[in-house]
Amino acid sequence: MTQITSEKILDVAQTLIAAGGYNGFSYADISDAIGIRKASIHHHFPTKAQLVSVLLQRYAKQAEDGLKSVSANLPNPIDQLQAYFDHWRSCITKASEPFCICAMLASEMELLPEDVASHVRRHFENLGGWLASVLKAGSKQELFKLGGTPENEAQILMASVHGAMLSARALGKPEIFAAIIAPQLARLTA
Amino acid sequence: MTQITSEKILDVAQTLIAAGGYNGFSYADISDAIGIRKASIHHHFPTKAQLVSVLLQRYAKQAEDGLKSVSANLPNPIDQLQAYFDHWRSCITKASEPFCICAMLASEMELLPEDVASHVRRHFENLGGWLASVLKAGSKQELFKLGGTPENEAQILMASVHGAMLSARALGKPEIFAAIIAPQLARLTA
DNA sequence: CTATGTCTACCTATTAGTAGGTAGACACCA
DNA sequence: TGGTGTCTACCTACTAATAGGTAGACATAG
Repeated sequence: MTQITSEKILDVAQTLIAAGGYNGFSYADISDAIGIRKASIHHHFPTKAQLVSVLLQRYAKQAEDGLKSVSANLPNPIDQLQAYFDHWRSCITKASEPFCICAMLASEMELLPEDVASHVRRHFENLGGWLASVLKAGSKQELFKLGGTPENEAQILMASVHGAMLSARALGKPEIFAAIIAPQLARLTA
Repeated sequence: MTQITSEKILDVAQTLIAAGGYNGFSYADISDAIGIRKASIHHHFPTKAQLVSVLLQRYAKQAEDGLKSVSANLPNPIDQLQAYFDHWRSCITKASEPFCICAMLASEMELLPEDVASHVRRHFENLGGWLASVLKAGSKQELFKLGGTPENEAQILMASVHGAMLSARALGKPEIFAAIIAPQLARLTA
């Protein structure tokens, strides 16, 4: 509990967005969650759009750091993909963060403030880029047998991950995430 | 314009949900779209939960009819899958219905009224069941080479479709839907 | 003294939903 | 044929609650 208030606000906002998206939470929800008045939240983040925008900057940095450390610590592209999948499998089965907030926001794309939307778009581009680079490296080492271009295979993997999150949530079965994702890696390494 | 009002309301609601989900539209939005007072919408659908619930019943019936007619008119399981994919590719590229409303609602699952949520869950079950039955039939005819059980492959296909919708929307590139989906069918028929 | 953070108290717009009434179509009965 | 009741569809006008956001007072720490 030594955490500073603005970070607590962002943490709560992230949880709330993962649960219900941009239009699914309010300043009052954050207020209730951390025991601070609505007005105090506005002191830290004047508008909702700014709050979410800052949250997405933090999220992008965390994602970048995470993917970088995966690339750095695991030399094998197979292990790199596995680590990425495992991250989400763990988040989902432990219900700690059952959904990627950028995937949540992507579904609301048409209603989002412009700069929130552009952060979301950038996240999809960055993640797609990282996956493509991992696939390309693994393909060069003949660890992967790609059906198409690395970029196209990356898009397929990313879509599978997001779709698997959705199915797990819709069916109320966290384990379905792994059931959908595991065969993807198996297919690439076959 | 010979359409009756309650159908018009449902049509507009479907479009609005496809755009922004359950919490992304209001009675006022519908009111604006069809030129009728808010109170008149309440006359047809007393509550928002009921409105969406009725919409999902209609949606389920349409989906069932659609899939049944696919099964009836196309004897070949490959063509059946292709027809399903083509349906969404066409909806997305023409921007006529750029997202499955059940996929939209699934992302908001945690905030939905109970009976709306159960309709959504049922849709995922039904669609998964249909895909599994198509895969099973095709597998028996040796048209498909399945990596796992028909049920598991069905889940993978469904997740790919939903994830592909999301990517197309997030990146603002409708054509990415087909780029993700086409290889799925290719893979199964290889 | 000033910067930072929190508070109370407010604002305006919008939310879902309600109360009560009107105009017209239809049926049935005298 | 005309009158009465009922139904559907819509309306104006309202409510309580919630949305995002603001103004200004107060406390406290450097």
